[in-house]
Amino acid sequence: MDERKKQILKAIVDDYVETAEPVGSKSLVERHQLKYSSATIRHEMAELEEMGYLEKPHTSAGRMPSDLGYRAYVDNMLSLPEISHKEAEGIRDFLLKNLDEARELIERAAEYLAGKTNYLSVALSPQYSDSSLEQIKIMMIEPGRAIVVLVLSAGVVHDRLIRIPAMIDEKQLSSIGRAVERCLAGKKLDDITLVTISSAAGETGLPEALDNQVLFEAYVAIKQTEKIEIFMDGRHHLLNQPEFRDLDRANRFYKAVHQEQMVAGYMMEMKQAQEEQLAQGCDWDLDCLEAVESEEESALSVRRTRPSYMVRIGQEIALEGMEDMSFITTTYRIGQKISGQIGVIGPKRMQYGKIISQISFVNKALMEAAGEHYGRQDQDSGMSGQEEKRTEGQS
Amino acid sequence: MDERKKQILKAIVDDYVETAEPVGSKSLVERHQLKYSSATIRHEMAELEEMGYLEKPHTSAGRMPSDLGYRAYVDNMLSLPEISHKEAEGIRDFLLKNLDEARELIERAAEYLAGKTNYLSVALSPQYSDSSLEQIKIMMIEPGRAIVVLVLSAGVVHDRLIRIPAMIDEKQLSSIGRAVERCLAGKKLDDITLVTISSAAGETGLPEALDNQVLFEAYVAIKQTEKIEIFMDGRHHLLNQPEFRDLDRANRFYKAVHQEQMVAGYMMEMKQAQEEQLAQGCDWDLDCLEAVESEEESALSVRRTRPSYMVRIGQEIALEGMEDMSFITTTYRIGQKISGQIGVIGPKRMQYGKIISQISFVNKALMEAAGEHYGRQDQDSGMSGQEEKRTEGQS
DNA sequence: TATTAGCACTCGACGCGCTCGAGTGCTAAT
DNA sequence: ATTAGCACTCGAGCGCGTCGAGTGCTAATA
Repeated sequence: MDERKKQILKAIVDDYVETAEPVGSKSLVERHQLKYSSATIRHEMAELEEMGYLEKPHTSAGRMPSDLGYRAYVDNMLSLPEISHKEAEGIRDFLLKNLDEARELIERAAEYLAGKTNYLSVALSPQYSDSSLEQIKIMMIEPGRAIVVLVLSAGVVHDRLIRIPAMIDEKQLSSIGRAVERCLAGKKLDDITLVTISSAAGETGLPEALDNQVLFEAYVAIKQTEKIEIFMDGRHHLLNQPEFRDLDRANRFYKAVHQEQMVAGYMMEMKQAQEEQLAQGCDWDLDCLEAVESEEESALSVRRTRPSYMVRIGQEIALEGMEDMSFITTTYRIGQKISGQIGVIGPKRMQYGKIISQISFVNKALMEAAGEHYGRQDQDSGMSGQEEKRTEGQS
Repeated sequence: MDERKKQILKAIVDDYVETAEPVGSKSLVERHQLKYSSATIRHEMAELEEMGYLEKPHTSAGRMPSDLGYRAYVDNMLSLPEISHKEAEGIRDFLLKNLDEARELIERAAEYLAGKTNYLSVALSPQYSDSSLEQIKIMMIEPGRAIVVLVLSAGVVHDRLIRIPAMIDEKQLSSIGRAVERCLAGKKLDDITLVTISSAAGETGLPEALDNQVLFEAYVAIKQTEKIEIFMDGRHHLLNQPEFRDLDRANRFYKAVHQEQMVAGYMMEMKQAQEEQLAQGCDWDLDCLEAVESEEESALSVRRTRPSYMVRIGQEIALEGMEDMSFITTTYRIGQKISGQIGVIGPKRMQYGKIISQISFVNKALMEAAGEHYGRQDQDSGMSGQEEKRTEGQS
């Protein structure tokens, strides 16, 4: 694809993104002060169409980008605007002000992203499978009930209420607790199984069946930690999109969005795909090989750093009902082992550059904030003393 | 309003609810085998319109119910269908199967309700302000961090991670913990203030400033407990409603729904209103005085039991963007002191009888399930032995 | 007096044909 | 290789007539 075609394709995408109307050769020349006549542009457009980058809704209409066109745009002609300093200030406050629980942090990141982009934001809670268990404490609440507190590497704390046999007393419980800790401490969550944990039985002098009941509950508590939550915000924004004038479409889409587990699964798949790409050390535009046949200008590609986001466009999204959308995600990390996903779903006709900038930015801010909140000294956190500011107002 | 008018109004509401089209005199006679001619019905309809129960979209169109019409329908001509036994079985399972945290219970109730009604369901987490603190434990996690575990009356457990001065050791911490418990145990959450709690300072031998820092965090943890969460499900169902053919309407509505705090606040207001009504011991149709002028047939009213649900119709809903909807809520209770709200938002053109039945039913099931889950022996719970069934499957 | 048959009238929905204009592709000239 | 010119396409928008389900009113009837 020669330079002029690129320029034209970019112009078409830009216009179409803005107006949501098929763009014609004449208006394109006008709006972009191209130094060719509309007839020439028409020629080029016809070729771009043949190559698969453009589509026409009907014979005498203007062109709009195809999935492949968007793909090429995203891979080759993206410009990522800088985020202003003012905004950078704002988000930090937004994320950390009056922050209570860790889960709220990711929730807020999603909220912020939805507000900024005016699209639907989606975030997955951190995935802990790779991190290891540092402490486990079991504490009696009253006969028959106890609370399990887990401390993971990177200082993340989880807990869960469990039922225990009523005849177990506080002493016995804490001795089970110590036994469990001894046998599991340092293990990766993934590696903890019912078998591993049951080797901690037999310390209380109680029948093993009772021990095992507690151990089982502790096990469930640990596994519970690996459960992934999904947060969404900004569903309502998409209703404003002209593509959703068509209510059937909107319906299908929102039904898809309602399948939260599906969406979460798909996001993890995207993460996976991203990691594989990274592992292969391949060129950053691997996933658009079809689009870029020419190797000669890869000089330009090489200069760019590998993007840390992942874009799925239209049909590329393997989720029923999302064929008309684009899905951009990025992976956030807390410490070495813990990671999650945050992203945005919007119409294919999306301001990719702006949105990707924002996602990347929110991602960065989220990671910093997590550092401060979960934070420990051994983390990268830039915390200045341990009294973090917290305003007094409570609801 | 005479019997015939009632019958006609009921018929019109029923038809309109079903078809979403203005209903005319002729089709009304046909569909309901009324023993009057369409001319007579037209007469009555004209009068009903004059009285404010009906509206016409334009001169030559059929009638549709006004807010007042719906109000009268709900207050005077509602029939609540029974819930089938099969369904009753299903919901219990749905609520309790693989249940992990308490918050998930209410979430599931909302989910179930949305699925059954095909409307938007809304639920508020339990409000604990009236319940009292039974235990409070502070447990060290690592230097600088601790976890506060609160046990409320009715056996509800909450906890929260806090930061503490790094120089406080385990012993000192638990002595602060005991002091706090001594000074707060049995107190109503509402009555606990920073002043109350700070009287527990000075037991560790540490400078009071350090004590106070921990106490403040404990205080925040307690207040945190009173925070109300809101759960919604089934937003997408409403897009299917013909009233949302009009995208502007849909937009305004979904924007309103997005203001979750507003919705939550309004639900609490509805709860308040309901309780006041109850307290006054007034007739159940107090809130529709305008609609019912005649006193003579109040015999019928008296025979009915006071409804435990609250219905707000159209303009009655004081939330910007919800003027075209109806909002039905009911209050669930856990133990004596703890209560929350669960309800449904749908179009005014709603199958009131069916929906109210379902809400009441889900409410009942939710209360039973809560009894079992939070449950204690001193509660009403019907638990048979303490091993509740829990399937092994974990994600 | 309450009910009804009859009738003129209203108004939105629908289908038809027309024009308009922004778009196209093709061809021939530069 | 580029462009001016031209015939063609097709959706959007508008006006118009028809159709039918609805109305209100009036006069006749039980």
